[in-house]
Amino acid sequence: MVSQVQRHPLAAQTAQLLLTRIRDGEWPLGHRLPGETTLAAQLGVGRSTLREAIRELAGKGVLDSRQGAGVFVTALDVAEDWDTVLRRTTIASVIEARIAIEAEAAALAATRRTPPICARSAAPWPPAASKASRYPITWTPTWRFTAR
Amino acid sequence: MVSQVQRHPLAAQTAQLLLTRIRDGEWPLGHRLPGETTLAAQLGVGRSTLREAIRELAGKGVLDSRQGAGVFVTALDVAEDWDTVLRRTTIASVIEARIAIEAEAAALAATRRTPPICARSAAPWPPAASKASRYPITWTPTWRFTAR
DNA sequence: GGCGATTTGTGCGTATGTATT
DNA sequence: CAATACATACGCACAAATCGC
Repeated sequence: MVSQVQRHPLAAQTAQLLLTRIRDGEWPLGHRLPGETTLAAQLGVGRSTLREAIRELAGKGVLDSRQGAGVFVTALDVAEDWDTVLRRTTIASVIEARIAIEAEAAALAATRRTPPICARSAAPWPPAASKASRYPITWTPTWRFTAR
Repeated sequence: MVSQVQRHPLAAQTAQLLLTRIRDGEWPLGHRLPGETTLAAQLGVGRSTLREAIRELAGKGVLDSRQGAGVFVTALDVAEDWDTVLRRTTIASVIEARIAIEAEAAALAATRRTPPICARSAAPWPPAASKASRYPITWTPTWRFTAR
């Protein structure tokens, strides 16, 4: 029916659509996406297809789904952003980044009881880490290297 | 039922297992993998799980599945690209430092409630109710900043 | 601490389009 | 051209984990 050949399967299209929405800020960093059933119905695809799209983005480090909790945004962009960023990075900026990372991660892990001044975004972090976190701590890159 | 599930879901384990097999040369570059049904039965997982694993590897550029034809190997390793990028930038230590700092900061904040550096001031950090650390710090600084 | 609701994880069946033989 | 093999896509059901009350 469609004259143009769509070589990308529906799951890949769904993944790219989700990535676009994430970039647009529809779901902030660390926020939870709607449930799979509702999201699949909203996108007009089946749950299996949506799951494959989520898995594809999870493999790229953008999403992270946990059983019983939901799907969370762990990054706003793919790894390609890293190599463009890393290419401009010098060792000196690493030291500065270390301070930023330490402060940011500490603020996130300390149950956000006292929001630090340096914390830019106050995105809610769902895991809350109250239970014994058998799950590895996932760190959200809310910082960035600034070219000098 | 074989349940060697550690922390990652079965689909992620399947993906890594497939990647290991590909790296071992079981399926050469450009070769076709067995059918989903046979492969799923061979790995002892369902087709949905195998499909999610394939999709995860397809997102990383290792596999490429074409409808009606099969799943083909398009790359031998996904880390190869990362390594080349990092080696070119000569700042591979950034990644290691990021992981190390993340763990260190999270552990410090979760146990000692250490305030972030930027928020340290003359004001006293909540000293009350300093509970005993249920999560002992076992992290040792294995990273270091390497000058080029 | 327990119980129930919600959500993801996993498996299976089936229909359809596509590529190969 | 016909048949077979295969991936694609959808839907359903149950299990496991998590969260809220």
